[in-house]
Amino acid sequence: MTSSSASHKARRLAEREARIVAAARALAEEHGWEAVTTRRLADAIGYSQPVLYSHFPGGMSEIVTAVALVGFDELARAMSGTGVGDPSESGAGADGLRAIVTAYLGYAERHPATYEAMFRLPIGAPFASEQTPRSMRVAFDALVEVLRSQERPPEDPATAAEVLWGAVHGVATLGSAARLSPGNEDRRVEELVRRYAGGSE
Amino acid sequence: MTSSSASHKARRLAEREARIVAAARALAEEHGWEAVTTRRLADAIGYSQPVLYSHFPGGMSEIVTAVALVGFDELARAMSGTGVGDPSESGAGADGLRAIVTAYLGYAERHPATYEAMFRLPIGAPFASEQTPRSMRVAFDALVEVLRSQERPPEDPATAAEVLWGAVHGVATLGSAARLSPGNEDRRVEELVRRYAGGSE
DNA sequence: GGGAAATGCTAGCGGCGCTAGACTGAGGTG
DNA sequence: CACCTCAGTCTAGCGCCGCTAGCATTTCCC
Repeated sequence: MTSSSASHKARRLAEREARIVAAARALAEEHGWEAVTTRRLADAIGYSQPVLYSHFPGGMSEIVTAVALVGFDELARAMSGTGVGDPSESGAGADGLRAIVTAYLGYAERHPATYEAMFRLPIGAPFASEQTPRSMRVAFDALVEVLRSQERPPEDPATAAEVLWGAVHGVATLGSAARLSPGNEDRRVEELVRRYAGGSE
Repeated sequence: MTSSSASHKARRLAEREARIVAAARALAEEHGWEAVTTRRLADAIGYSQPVLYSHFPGGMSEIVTAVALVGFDELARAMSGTGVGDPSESGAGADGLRAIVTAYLGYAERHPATYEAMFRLPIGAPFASEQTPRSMRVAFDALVEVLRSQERPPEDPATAAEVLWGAVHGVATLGSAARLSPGNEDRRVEELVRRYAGGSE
C-alpha cells in the first residue's frame, strides 16, 4: 500500500470521527442529551450503528466525553482570549476578572448541552491528576492568574481559584436551570466581581 | 362503605407511596440514578410496574421529583437548624455563615443522589415562581438572612444570596465530581466565609 | 487473479419506560 | 342468596435503548 493511500484512509477516518462528534453535539444542543442515541447518530452520519463503536469502543459515554473535550478547549480559549495574565493589559484587576467571568458564563449560556457534558462525567480533578484534560488546566490557571493580578491577591490563590470556579460554575448551572431570577444576570456578575476582586478580608 | 375503611385505604396508599419514594432514594444513593428503574422499583415494593403509575402518573420523572422535594425539606431543615437569623445567637456574623455553609455542603456530601435529584429537574426559580417548593424558599431566605446579619451587609442581599447559593452549589457539585483537590474542603469553606462575610467592597 | 484483511451491514439480545386489557375479589343491590 | 359493579392488580407486549455476533463485501497486496 502506498503511504499516500494510508494517510488518505487515516484522514477519512478522522473526518468521520469528527462528524460523529459534531452530530452528537448538534443533536444535544438542539434536543438535549436524551435525544442523542446511537441509532440517530448513525443515521446522521449515514452509517450503521456498529461503525460508531469502531471509532469509540466505549460507546455513547466515550462520545459524550469527546464532546466535553472539545468544550474544554473552547472554554479555555474563550477565557484566555480575554487577555488575562498580562498586568499591563486590560486583563488585570477587576476588569480582567469581569472579562473572564463574563466569558465563562457566556460560553456556558451559548452551549448549554456542551457545558453539561463537560461536567457530567468523571474525568478527574483539575490539577491533582495527570490525565486531566490539558485545556481544563489552562482554564483553571487563567483563574489563578486573574486572582493574582488583583490589587490584594489572595494568600492561597489555588484555593481561591477553586472557590471562584465553583461560584461561576454554580451561577451558570443554576441560571441555566432557571433556578435564579431571570434578568438579574448582570447584577450577579457585578456581585461576583466585587466579592473576588477585593482581598481576602 | 364506612369512613374508617376509607381512611384506612387512604393511609395504606400513602404508606405505599412513601415506600416507593424511599426505595427510589435508597437505590439511587447506593447505585446511582441510572440503577433506578421501574422494574427494580416495583420489585422493591413487592408490586408490579403499573402500580407505580397509579401513584405517580408522570412515571419515573415524577418519582425523582418526589425524592427531590424530600431533599429540599431536609436541606432547609439542616440550614435552619444552624440558628441563623437570630442576631443574639451564634447564628449571626461569620460564624453563622460558616455554620450554614457547612450544613449545606455536609448535606450535599451525605446524600449525593438526593442532592443530584434536587438540581436535575426543571422545578422553577427559587422565588419568581409561586409553585416553587416552599422549603426551597425557606432555604434561600436563610441565606439572605445570614448575609444581612454580617457586619457590613450587602446592598442587594437578594443578588448576593443568589451568588452565594451558586458558589456553595458549585463547590458542592465540583467537589462531589472529584473536580476539586481532595483534602482541601476546609480551606474552601474558610475561603467562602471570608469572601461573603465581608462587605460588598 | 487469488487469498487475506479491512470494512460495514443485518439481525438480534437483554433491558428500558410505559400501557392495554384481562383477571380477581370485595361491596352493594335485587 | 345470587348477581352485578368496580376498584385494584397483574400479565403481556410495544417501541425504544445500548451494544454485539456473525456474515457479506470490498480493498489491498502478492
